[in-house]
Amino acid sequence: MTSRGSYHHGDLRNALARAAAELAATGGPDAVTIRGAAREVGVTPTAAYRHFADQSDLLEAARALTMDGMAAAMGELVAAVPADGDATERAIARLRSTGRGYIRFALEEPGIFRTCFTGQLRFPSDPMPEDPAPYALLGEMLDELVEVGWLAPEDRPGAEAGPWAAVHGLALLLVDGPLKDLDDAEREDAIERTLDLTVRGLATGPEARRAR
Amino acid sequence: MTSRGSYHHGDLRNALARAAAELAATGGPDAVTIRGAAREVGVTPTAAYRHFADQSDLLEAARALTMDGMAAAMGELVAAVPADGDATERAIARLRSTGRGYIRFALEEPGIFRTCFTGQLRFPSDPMPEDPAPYALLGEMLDELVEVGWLAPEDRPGAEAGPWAAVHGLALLLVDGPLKDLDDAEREDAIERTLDLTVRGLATGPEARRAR
DNA sequence: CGTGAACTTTATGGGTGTTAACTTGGCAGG
DNA sequence: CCTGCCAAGTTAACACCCATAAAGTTCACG
Repeated sequence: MTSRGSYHHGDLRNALARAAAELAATGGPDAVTIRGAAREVGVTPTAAYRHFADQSDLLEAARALTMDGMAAAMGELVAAVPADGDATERAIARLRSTGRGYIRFALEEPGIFRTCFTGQLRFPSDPMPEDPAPYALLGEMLDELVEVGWLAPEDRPGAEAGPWAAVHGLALLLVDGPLKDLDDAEREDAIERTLDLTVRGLATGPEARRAR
Repeated sequence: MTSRGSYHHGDLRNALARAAAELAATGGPDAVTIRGAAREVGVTPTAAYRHFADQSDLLEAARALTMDGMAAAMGELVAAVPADGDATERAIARLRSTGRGYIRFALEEPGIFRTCFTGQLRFPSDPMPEDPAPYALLGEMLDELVEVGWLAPEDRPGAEAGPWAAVHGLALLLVDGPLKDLDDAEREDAIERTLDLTVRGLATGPEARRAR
């Protein structure tokens, strides 16, 4: 495999998928085209059809790759959260850091971010993308919040929606939307305040009542 | 003006803008093309260049129109909130209704919604779209929350970001994103829980402390 | 009745997905 | 070691789509 230079590429499928992911990173999902990926790899457009049924198939592959990249980048950010201090504070800090990582990633890699989350998938109902890794990460954070008594256990099921929405929404407002032109200070302020709101919004447990 | 049928259309600019808005409604911003709008109006593509500098100019016009439509639709929804009961409860109900209206509109008119908010505007830094009407509406709701003592006055400045982000984010997750395939019950649940989180997240005032 | 704005035709030059038919060359089996 | 098969590539072409410019035509109005 990977026998570059030869007539038979040997790993074309992966090479095309990686190229597609790069295109997505710089130009968003719309930039993911069969011809573009083929061009990047230095191969004929039609060659791609040996490995992908059609353009949406290629997009799907690119999405999978970019999703992995995003999950990895976020994982690092969350792992970097200091593990000292009071358990409740730490759990909260970890949740905040998860959200911050999500938003920061969106700002640094808007193309990847859009590719991951603005599906706009075509008519054929495609298989629900199992569990986006960031989503799973959020779930863990919420579990921790239940353990330390910040979030009430009975509120745990389905608790992902709110925090996810808040962080996701702010990311998009900042990247693509009306909040795009904020300066650094304003942006940081918006982020921290949104995280404030999120943490406070999750405060339904006994420990939260006590802290108040 | 408006002399239809004649060689000189008389109101081409508006006609094209309306057509562009329709295209945006059904196909999102990507569907807004000079040729498409011209076709719709029954006129030659080049005619459009008498009224719009280029395609992005047309898009801008479409965005303005769709934005107006969105604001109007949301205004109705908010105005329909019952005005009875306790002041605090009413203020909260109005805030929730604003958010619900925003999300509902996004679900009913995804094309318009995307056109309004997923800028992805081109390189030339275009003039910041003053104040999107829904944003202004949110501001009023927050003012009311301060008046009734739910939101602390010192937290009022810049308080828009959080609620807007939450509602905006959920709308996008439901319309375009991974939450697209939820069934009705799940969707409603996600909406209400996100609104719960938002309201609780804003509870920094004296009245909120009392209610707890 | 002439002028000029509003519209037309015509054309250039680019992009895309996708199919059909041909070529190359690695590898398995005689 | 040769040979032939077939997967993995190729060239070529079809059929769309788009933005935009140059030059000609129409007609409303002063």
